[in-house]
Amino acid sequence: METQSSYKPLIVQSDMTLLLETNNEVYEFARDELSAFAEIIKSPEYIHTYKMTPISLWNAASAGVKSEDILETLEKYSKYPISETVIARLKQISNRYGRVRIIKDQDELFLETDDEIIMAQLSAEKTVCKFFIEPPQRNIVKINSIFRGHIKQALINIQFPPEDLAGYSLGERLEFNLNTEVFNLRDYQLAAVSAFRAGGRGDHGVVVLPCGAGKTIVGITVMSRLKTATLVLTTSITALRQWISELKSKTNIAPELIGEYSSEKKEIKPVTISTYQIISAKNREEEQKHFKLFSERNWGLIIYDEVHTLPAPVFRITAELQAKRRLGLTATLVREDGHETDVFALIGPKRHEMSWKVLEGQGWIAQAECFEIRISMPNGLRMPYAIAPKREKFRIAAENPDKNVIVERLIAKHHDAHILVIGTYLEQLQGIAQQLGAPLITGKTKNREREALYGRFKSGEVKLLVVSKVANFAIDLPDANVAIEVSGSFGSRQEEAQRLGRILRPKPGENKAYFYTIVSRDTCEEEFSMHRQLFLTEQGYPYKIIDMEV
DNA sequence: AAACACGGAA
DNA sequence: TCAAATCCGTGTTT
Repeated sequence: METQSSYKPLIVQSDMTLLLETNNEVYEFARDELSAFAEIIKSPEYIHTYKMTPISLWNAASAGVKSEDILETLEKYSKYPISETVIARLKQISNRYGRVRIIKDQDELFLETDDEIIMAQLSAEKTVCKFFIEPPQRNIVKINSIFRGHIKQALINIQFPPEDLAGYSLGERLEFNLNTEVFNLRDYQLAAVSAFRAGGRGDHGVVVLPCGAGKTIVGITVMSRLKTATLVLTTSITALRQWISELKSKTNIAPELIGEYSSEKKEIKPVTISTYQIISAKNREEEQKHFKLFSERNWGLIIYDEVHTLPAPVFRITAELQAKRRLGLTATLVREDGHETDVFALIGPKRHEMSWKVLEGQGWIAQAECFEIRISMPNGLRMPYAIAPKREKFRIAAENPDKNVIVERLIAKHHDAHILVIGTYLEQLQGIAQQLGAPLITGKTKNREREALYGRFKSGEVKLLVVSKVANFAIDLPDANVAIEVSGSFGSRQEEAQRLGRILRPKPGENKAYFYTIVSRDTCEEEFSMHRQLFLTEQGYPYKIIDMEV
């Protein structure tokens, strides 16, 4: 006999992991509610694993989600009673957020707690109390404003994430307006802007939006609300140019007030766009040279584009820029290097997140179906694969020549579509391009030729394009509705996000997109496919595995 | 000046 | 771990 509770999809374990059954009526609701305070760790077919981490719980806390709310959600979906350990840990971690606050009084910074005992605890921590200027008075202590970022990192390390209420330097005034006649702000973009402002407690933090959902628009709208000199940091020249062109078309800022600080130009204007690379100085000399970018103007806002890719040197600079408003934009908060706590400490908490699935439902991005196609290794390659050293195995599996046959089949199936074939290994891609009679774009392809090919693809003259890793970065890569991945690399979730984003822009007519990835069965490629699957599940995409024979 | 080629970095 | 791509700076050619 089944009891009522067996219909519930969730198991809450005492190590703070959550096991969620996908074959359940309320799975989707549970997934959406869990994502507010837990991170997904694993996502095979039937049971997905989430974890409540300090960062995920503090992000929730900063958004006003209380531990009682979380507990209520867990109880609603959990098969079994929640253990006392979990309840205690949940409360302990979640309630830590904001117990310590950074406040400002007449240009002096203070660390304030509501409890003398906490203050005593902080005073005993060397990593924290070294930033105290004076001995603490009951529950308040003066701190050095230069170390505002460093003290936040130190506090987070001892599990006391502070709420930063010290405010910001106003920054130089920049009068301008949005050209509202050229575009409409979508509801979720407006929601993101409001959440970032967070009624005076905000103006620092991260907005998570999928590729193609208009992150730039959110940034520009925040700028228009604050009307202050702004520095935008981007990952690539292409992104930099994109920002400039969006600023020119969507605002009435005079073009001569918009500057580019890159290898080519060294302009510093009231709105300046730069790259992370140029400020990630390698030596003292260069550091001095580019430091004027930060000191020459009184910036009121710094925007970090693709905040999940911030290189370490930028964290260092950001730690010293805590008196500036900071907006981080990203499609995924996950970092491969585990620097999430630095993002939390130095940029700020997650203020707004919109899942791909929801945007898809509203028609802002295309509906996507994802397939993983598994094929065998050809007999002739089994032995070489088996005896190859570990490092070569991946390449042998990735370059499985039988993949080409599958590519041809898929192309035949989608004969009217705009198709991108994406891969990592140049030799393999050359082979495929030749076999299909399709043009190939790699890093070596001259910019002119690239643009010409993109143009012909956009116009529909060319319907099939083979591309290497250039696809990960190029923003000007044209729209396609079918993508076939023949070799991924190292299972980076970010990379997957970029690639999928390529094909997710809304399409006229059917508004559907297909993403295929071809994997050699029983090889190390399968491991990497787990990562990919994880990412797609995180975003709410169904992922179908298909076994095929050549 | 702009366009390109090359080596280093991460 | 892997491969391949990027950007930056410098130097050379158009």
